[in-house]
Amino acid sequence: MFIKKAEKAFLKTYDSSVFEKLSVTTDLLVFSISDLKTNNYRKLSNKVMSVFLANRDQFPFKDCWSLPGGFVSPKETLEETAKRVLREKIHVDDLYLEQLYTFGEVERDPRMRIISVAYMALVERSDLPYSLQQSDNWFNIFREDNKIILRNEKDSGVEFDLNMPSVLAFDHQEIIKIGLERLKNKIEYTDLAFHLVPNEFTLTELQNVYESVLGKKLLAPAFRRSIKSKVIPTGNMTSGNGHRPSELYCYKNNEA
Amino acid sequence: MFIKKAEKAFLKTYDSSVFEKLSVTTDLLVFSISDLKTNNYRKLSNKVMSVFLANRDQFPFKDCWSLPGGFVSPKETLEETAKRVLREKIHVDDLYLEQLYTFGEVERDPRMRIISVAYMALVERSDLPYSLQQSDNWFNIFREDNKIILRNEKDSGVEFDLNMPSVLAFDHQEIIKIGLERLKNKIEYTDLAFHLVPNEFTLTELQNVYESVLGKKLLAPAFRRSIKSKVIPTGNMTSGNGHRPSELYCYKNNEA
DNA sequence: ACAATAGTGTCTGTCAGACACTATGCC
DNA sequence: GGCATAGTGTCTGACAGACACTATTGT
Repeated sequence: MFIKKAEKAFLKTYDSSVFEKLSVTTDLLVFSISDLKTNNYRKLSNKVMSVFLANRDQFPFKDCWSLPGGFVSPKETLEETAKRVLREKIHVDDLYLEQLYTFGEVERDPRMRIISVAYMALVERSDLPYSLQQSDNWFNIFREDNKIILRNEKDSGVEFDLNMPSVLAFDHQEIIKIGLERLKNKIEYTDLAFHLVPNEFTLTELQNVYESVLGKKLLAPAFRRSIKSKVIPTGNMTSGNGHRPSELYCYKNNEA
Repeated sequence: MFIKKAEKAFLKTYDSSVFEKLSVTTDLLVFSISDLKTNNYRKLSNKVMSVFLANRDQFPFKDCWSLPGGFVSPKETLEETAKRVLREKIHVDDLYLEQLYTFGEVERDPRMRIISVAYMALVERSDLPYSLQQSDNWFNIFREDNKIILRNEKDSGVEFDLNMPSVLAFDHQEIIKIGLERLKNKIEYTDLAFHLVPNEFTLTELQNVYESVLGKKLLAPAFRRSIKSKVIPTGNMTSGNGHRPSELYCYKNNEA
């Protein structure tokens, strides 16, 4: 107990400025799935991954697209900051959220030294307020060869090749690349895909989500076999699609 | 170009203290494999994972065991800080190093708000200076049931159950747990195990490393099949072990 | 009728788990 | 000799890739 007392005394007089402090921010990588409508009444819509970007209205990188983010305040955990940014900028609560990686290059921000802790969030589009579903902040993600192309969902003229240097603000294109990789890896051995579909979904929709995250086609019988243990049939059917109806399933949470 | 000029002007007058800054540290989780000698001359030594802990000589948590760490200085990247800590505290350079996770609970340090970016490093024991091979900083890691026990290699009386609250300084036992999980996952789909063995090793040694990381026994034929493509036989053999000699292999880097 | 998707059956090759077996050096 | 390990052969069952096939709707 002598130690405890001495420690208290130590803490009382501790000068927290011995080591220089740094600015810390949280950047948010919000992914969702977009429906790309087709003009053939029979065809299903294509599903594409998309990421939410904010157009910066102030320096630095004014008018550039960037990930939404915010400074970590001294009284907030990192995750609280991430959730606050989601609330303030995307007006949404209770998303799937995971810490992605921490970026600490010395010159990554021209203003000053800033450490950024990146978080990745997944949303089902229809869970968002209507204005955000329709906003021009969503960029569809296309992969051709080794390229990664971001194309604005509302204005297909606004397009970025993530392999080109500095098309987004700060090191945010690097963060997006790392997030895509993380998602690609984790979707195979976790149930993370279910955060990207509505409560009820067809197995083909779910398969399309896997395909757009993995960037490759899957075979339906194999996919159905592998996913069977994770879903429950609801008995409800789709209709009005110009082809055979399909059954709707929901996620079977194996924890419960 | 007008923007560029305006941005320069903005940066010149930017006040970096608008948002309150925080202290940032890097903590290092250094894992290696220990040989537990047996008293039977025929038997091979058991291999156990171990972690390097430092005994704190100052407040807070004076006399507690903790992960080695250091403050991130404004001119250093996070990885540079991690490498500096390795040099200063473990006197070693050029280890396998990867960022693990960033810890940002508000009260994790009693002095003040500190964000800690944890890095995980892997060492082969014989690559260390002799004094560090023999130091009393290594704790062997034993898993029984769901317990995780750390036992000091030099003094088996010093033992901690990581599931008990606050047996190590700060949130360092949480960091160790997360690191063990990461290692367990990554050893299956990466070549990370080779950082824990000498340049030349027998397949049984390698298998023991996998077993102690995974915490379970493997079948030799299956292990050999799965590892075959990653190693090259050197032609050298072990001897003097009281049983059949075994061939030494080295890592086959598939990049080159 | 037919386009498009839903959904199932089944063959095949690969590969991990399992176990048996042989080989070898040191006391 | 016999202990302890090294190293291989092979059977089996699970399962992914592949493909063929049937079923069902809206126009």
